[in-house]
Amino acid sequence: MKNATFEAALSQAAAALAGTGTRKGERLHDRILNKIGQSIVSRELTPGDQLPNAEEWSAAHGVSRTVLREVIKVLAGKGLVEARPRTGTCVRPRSFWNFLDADVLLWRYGPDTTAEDARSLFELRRAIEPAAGALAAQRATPEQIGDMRKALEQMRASGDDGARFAVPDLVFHQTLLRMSGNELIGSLAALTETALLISFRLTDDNPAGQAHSVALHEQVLHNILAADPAATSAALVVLLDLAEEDVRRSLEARLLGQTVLSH
Amino acid sequence: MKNATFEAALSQAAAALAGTGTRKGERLHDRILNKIGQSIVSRELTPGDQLPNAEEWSAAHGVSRTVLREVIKVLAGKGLVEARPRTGTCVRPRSFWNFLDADVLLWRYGPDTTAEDARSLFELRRAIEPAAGALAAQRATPEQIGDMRKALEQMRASGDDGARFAVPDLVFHQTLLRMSGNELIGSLAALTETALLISFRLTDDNPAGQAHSVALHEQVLHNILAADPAATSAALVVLLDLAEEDVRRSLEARLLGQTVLSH
DNA sequence: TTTCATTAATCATCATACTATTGGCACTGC
DNA sequence: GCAGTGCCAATAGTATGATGATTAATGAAA
Repeated sequence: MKNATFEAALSQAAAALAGTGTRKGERLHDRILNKIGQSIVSRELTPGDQLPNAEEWSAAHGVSRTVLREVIKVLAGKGLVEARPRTGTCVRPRSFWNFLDADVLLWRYGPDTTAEDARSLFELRRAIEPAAGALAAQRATPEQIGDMRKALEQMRASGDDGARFAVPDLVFHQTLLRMSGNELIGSLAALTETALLISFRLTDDNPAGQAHSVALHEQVLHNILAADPAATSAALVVLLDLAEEDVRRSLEARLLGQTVLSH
Repeated sequence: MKNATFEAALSQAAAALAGTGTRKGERLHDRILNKIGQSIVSRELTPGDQLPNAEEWSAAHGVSRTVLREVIKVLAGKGLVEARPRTGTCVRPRSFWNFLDADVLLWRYGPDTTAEDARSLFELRRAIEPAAGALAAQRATPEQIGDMRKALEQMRASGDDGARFAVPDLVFHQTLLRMSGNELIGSLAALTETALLISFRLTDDNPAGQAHSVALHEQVLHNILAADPAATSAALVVLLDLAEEDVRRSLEARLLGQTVLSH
């Protein structure tokens, strides 16, 4: 039971990385939630205008009002919609949406990703992870260090198999966030997960080789063990630069491929 | 209608700063949501153990099962609980909670705040706001600059009236986040709001004088106008250091006051 | 034109019935 | 004694009809 959190994180990661496929036991509620959530985030439903009234809308989706109401309440909790009597339910302006919510992130960065999207993810990661690393160098617990070590081992063992590499990579970064000892920072795990999900999807058909990446990750742990905040931050900046560059290259390659194909 | 977003932000800010008081038209749903959310976050209900079944529990709160179910679904959407047939509903481990959600933040940092709590808020702000400032120096739109200017004017006009100062202060920082042109960063507005709410509550009975603070804020805008990312970041670091120092001092003073009183 | 009561549309809430899922238990067969 | 199997009951999930509360829009009256 020592590494229960580690195993939980891994299984969670695996499930997330498995893709959008229907998770076992996906309830009706979740199906509709994802459906409507996605249609809002993907701009099918634009902010400002009313949604159909609950009666018709639930019928349109083939579910009861109960289910639809619960979905609307959850969406309201994430800032996407607002329901008022007489006026009906409407989509709120984008600035109210909680993009850091795991579901919203998935809807936003789900199907296909542009270079612009990737940029915004990395801008935030570049602000967070170096700061988290600096705190980690001062606060990491032995258990967390064990978790990170294990993740590194699995990364090494993965060779150039992108699919095997992805999960321990994610665990590494999530462990880093937890090491900061700051729950608020820990809640940004979903962000990292989304970024890695995108990286994984893109580099899947365009493997870049992870040997260099592993060395950089090892450098991070090394600096944490040395309790050197500045060096840990610096190592993470280098790591993120590389990761973003990889994603950028993959996006270009993919775009080029499409252009070639369309000729 | 030019500054619609600005006015919206201000009214929103005012409502938030007005305190926890019953907002007009607070629905039953919200009352129960806050009640249960708070009792989870404040550790009255500890992670792992089951919640009463929906039937009894709704009766205990004097509401129908429908309302309670909607509340549970929303809490599940924020990562606080998980519901499964047969097993019932249970509180999830803290690491799953989305602390960056506006409601969760309010529950977490609501009633009274320790120095530890304030620290975690400022750790994250210190990672985010300088980064946002650097981006703002490259991307701020004329309209956003106008908003920030207006906020500064109101701050100047407030003198040492803490209550009048708070709202434009909040608007200033939220505008800064929006200037980054990154929606993910914009979603951290709730974080800033919570931090300022705490500052406001503490410094209310221990006014520190805001003249110096205004000068620092002006410096930030000056650097944004000069399109100087590094200088903007640096100015924000100074600003945050001062703000955190103020909070720390206020907490100490308050603690000391209590000690004296208890004699 | 302004004011203000009326109205109708919509969400909010409740109560109840039925379905689906699943952990645990008893029973079976070896 | 043990493993496997199938049934049972507790619980959340879903559906539906009725009623209350809120408020934008309407239109009559001042």
